Amino acid sequence: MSSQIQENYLKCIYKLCEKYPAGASTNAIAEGLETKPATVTDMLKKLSTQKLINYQKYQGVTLTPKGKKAALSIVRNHRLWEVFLVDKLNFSWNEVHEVAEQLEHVKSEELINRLDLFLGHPKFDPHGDPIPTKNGKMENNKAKPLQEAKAGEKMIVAGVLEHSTSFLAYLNEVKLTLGQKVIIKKIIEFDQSMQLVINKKDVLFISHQVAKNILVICQ
Amino acid sequence: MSSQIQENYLKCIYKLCEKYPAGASTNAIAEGLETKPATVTDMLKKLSTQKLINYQKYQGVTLTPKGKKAALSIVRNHRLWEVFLVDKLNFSWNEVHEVAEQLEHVKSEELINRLDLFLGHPKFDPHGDPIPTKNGKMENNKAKPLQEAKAGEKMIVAGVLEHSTSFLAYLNEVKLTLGQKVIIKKIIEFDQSMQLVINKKDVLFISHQVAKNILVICQ
DNA sequence: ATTATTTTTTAGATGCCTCTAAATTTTAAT
DNA sequence: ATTAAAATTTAGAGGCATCTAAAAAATAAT
Repeated sequence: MSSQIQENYLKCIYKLCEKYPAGASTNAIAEGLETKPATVTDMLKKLSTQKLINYQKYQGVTLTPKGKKAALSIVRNHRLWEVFLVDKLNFSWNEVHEVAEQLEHVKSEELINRLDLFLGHPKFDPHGDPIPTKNGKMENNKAKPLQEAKAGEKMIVAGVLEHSTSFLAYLNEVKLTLGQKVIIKKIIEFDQSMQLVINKKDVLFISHQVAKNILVICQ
Repeated sequence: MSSQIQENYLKCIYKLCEKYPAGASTNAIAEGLETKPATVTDMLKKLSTQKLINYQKYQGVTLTPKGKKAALSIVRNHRLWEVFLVDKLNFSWNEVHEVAEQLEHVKSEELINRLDLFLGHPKFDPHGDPIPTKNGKMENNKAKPLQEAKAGEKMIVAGVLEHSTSFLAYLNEVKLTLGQKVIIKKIIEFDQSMQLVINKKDVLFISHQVAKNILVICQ
């Protein structure tokens, strides 16, 4: 098994490769982990010996299937813990990252599967990032605020950015609940308010303020 | 801040000092942490420099106030996480130790205080061990199975050893809930069944099987 | 009181992750 | 195509926690 530190390297490389599929550079990894390039080089050699990364001197690195699996597992842990912290412990979504950075390294498959069940198998974390499944599958789009959708688009509610009880109660009332299918019918230019269609028939008007705080993914 | 490893030393020393107040021996610590005495000696020096323990060569060690505070904090974390694992994630109480050993080292006061609130400020963990408060105060008796109480004693329900839903439903029905005050009126010698008084008036009969699975502390 | 046994400590070494400083390779600029 | 700049790697060392083997101190046994 990899150490916590190695796991952080894998996670960092994973994220860099999402952005730059050609591979992660030594400097970029060093910056991401707040360490020195020389340190990174040393670690890349170790990860390479363990067949977790594809590494050739002076070339960027990519993850092997084994490394990707490990990285996705950490990402899954991280995002599930974030959901726990926000949904159950009432942290606000911008406070949770640091704590989740620690929790993600707790090693127990049973734990994470039970946590997943306890949380109701969420598909997105509080920042709108998709949560990989046990088998490493993941929605490939980050959820975005509803305000960024365009007229005519069909979306699914995936999360919220505001967690006050009054806001959540409102969403519940108007049936904008997790998984709800929504069609953007019209966007009023004047105040950016939106006219939605829910369940293919019900029409709903929401303010820009509300749209900003709902996360959606493409249907 | 202390590392995870140092925290484990402090926790181990704390537990040994509970048993043997004179101090923990190098060998006992080594056994508790599954390491070698020589390794322990090295670490004792470091902990001593940090004023976490009272250490003199060849003498047993005890915790300084600072060390005790740190140890109690870890114990608090550990036991709260155990409650979480059992109460919320439905682990059985004998499966949780290993996972809690990892979770206890996550550093965030905010996290542990919110967890405590989420769990309803439990006073005992699933094994019946008392949970220290934020300020390091703790019930000084381990909760014991109700079967071990004697006729005439006044006790308070502190936990259970059996977590099946049928058992918990039964306890709920007969009002043997957490914090319930109970007087042991009579113990039937033949089958060890018990006659209890609840709320100073209601009389309740419970089997030995039930009494074995309820944890109580002295009132 | 000596000797034998057990406990504890020191000495010296290893693995992991980190660093700085210097050397090497790649990339960009002229 | 050379040179300058940037990125990357090597070399050598340090901190932390660990180990084995050997020495020293404390405890128990005669």
